[in-house]
Amino acid sequence: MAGVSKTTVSRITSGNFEYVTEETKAKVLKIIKELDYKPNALAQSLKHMKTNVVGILLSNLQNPFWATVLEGVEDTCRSHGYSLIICNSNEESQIEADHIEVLRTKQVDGIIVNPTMKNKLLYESLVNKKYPIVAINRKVDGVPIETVAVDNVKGSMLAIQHLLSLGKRKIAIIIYQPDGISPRLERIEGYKNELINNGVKVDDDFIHIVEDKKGSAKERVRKILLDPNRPDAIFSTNNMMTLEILEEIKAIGLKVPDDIALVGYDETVWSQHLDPPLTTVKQPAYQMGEIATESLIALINAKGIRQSHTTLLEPSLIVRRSCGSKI
Amino acid sequence: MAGVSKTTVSRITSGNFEYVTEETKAKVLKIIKELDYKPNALAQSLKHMKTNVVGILLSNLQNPFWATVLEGVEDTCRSHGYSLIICNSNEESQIEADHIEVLRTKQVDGIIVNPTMKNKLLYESLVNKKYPIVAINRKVDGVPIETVAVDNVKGSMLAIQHLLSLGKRKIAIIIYQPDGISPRLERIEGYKNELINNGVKVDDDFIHIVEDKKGSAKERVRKILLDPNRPDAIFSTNNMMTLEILEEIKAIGLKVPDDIALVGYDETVWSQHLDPPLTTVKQPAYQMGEIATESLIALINAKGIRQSHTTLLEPSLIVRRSCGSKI
DNA sequence: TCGGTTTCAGAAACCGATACCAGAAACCGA
DNA sequence: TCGGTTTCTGGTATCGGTTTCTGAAACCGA
Repeated sequence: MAGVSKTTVSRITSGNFEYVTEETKAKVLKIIKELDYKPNALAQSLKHMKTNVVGILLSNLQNPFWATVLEGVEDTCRSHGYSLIICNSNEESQIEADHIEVLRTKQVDGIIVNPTMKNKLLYESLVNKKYPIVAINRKVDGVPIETVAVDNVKGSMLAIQHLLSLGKRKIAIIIYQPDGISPRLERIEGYKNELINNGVKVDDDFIHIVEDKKGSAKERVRKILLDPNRPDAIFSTNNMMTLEILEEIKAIGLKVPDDIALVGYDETVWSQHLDPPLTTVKQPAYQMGEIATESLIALINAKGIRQSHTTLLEPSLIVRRSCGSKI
Repeated sequence: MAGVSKTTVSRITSGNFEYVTEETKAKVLKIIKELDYKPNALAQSLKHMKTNVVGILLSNLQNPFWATVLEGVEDTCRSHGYSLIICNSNEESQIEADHIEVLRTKQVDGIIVNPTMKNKLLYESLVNKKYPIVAINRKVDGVPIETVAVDNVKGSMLAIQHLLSLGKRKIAIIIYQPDGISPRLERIEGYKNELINNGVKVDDDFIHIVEDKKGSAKERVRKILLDPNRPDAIFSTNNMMTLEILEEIKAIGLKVPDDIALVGYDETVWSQHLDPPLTTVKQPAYQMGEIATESLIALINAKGIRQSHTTLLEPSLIVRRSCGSKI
């Protein structure tokens, strides 16, 4: 159209003005503007073997914890010029594997994954192939994969410590089936640790493992509350679970914190407005997203060759009235 | 590697076994498996002029309303074999325009956008170029763009009707600056409509337009509550805003609903657990995501040539105790 | 046995860019 | 004026696939 070769156009669009006359440059730029011409990123990516796209695999967008993580990831991607493909595994390993395959054929430069833990061989083979991949939130035992997670033993201990300090001794924990998922295992570990550290006997009847699906916590908490040996505190290890528990406590006609104390895991903007305002373990979600993305990009730039490393972030406790604290 | 041409391999990977011996096929499939070979989607897309990727532009991932919309979009994309690139405009027009440009150069097959409304010319030019694009949640006046939205006049009227039925007459509305954004304009319209329909005079002092940023509603609500002519009900037109309002009402020491009634816009899983349980206008968020995606894919399949159409979904009212209803 | 059809497989063009190399024109010093 | 360098531009291969075309071999009926 401008009567020049595509080589010349390429030199101009790529900002490499080396050896191009001002005159030709102006002529071509004018036509570029007229046509609203944009280079095809697909062709560029094919040539450069780089897409500037990363993928993220999450399990639950509804949980504000993940929405916040995602925001950290998105912001960091943007500031580094990456686009983000988001995939929802719904905690199902087959969907996770499918998504990873699609992302790889789409040649994304790297993947951040909240692993379901049921595809360990897959994660391992990716790491071995020097494919940039970062695990977020969950540690994958035995696989040398770059990881960004929060110290869940610590988080759990903070919650239990708080309950103990308020005189609670019959502390129940409700948690989804661990299934090898590190945060869940660690939260149970922290729960036991802190009880033992304080000379309180761990009573297995107070450890409630429920199915990881909507409504299962609600059902279980009903039994817990109607049991003659009712606990004086419940440690709820998940955001969404906490709502079910609250609902059931109210349905039965009990009061938090007078009849039973409650600590939740994951701070949200709603926590302070619940009835009663909820004491929670807060995790640095946005920061986790940021760090995971930075790690991934570093891994991409290192072409996957980099000593794998685990970053462990610190949780904190937000004290409100749901445990009976006078603050 | 298999000693055959790439043509033959292509025939096999694309499932077009026409005129390929069982023998060669088996040989090639074996090697494909050994190498864990996956065709490069970039090259396929370049050839086919189709990426099977769509982009979505949102303004706020933290708001569960959008998280739910996103889930509807993601699920629908997945079931149609599309991947989803997510972009956050943060309600800024320049970022929105930048994202749209990147998405286009990345050759995404179509875009779903919650438009900031400050790039009308851009939306229009895309529609004119037959580029598949769907507006979600907000109507773009004067641009023939495919749109999926909720009836906000109706939503507003439901809320006000409820307050009126409970005897409230001094009803304040707090809303972010409309700036030409249809849901905001419509919510004000619905507010006025319903008051007028019921013979209640519209008092402009009760219409509170605040800046669209964190904390602005909080500041304003303080003034409202301390005013001698304090309203007996507040209609909060945004999820996040509602939390600020609740916080400030409590800070001042007033009670909901005894001292003042409150209706919120957008139902969330938290609404029923707030103190008090919140009456809200519920929007079919997931469905909106689904429909928008279906529309976009239809548009893609029609190569952008299709009569633009607006789908209007129905909101509903979830009655709880925050307005004094005895239910 | 021969011509025609069918079956199989590869060569080449193409998608839209970039990179490398080659060649022409301008420039410059001897 | 001439050879050598510098400046500018284009041709061609390439990324990794798909598609179209072409040709060889096998098959088949007369």
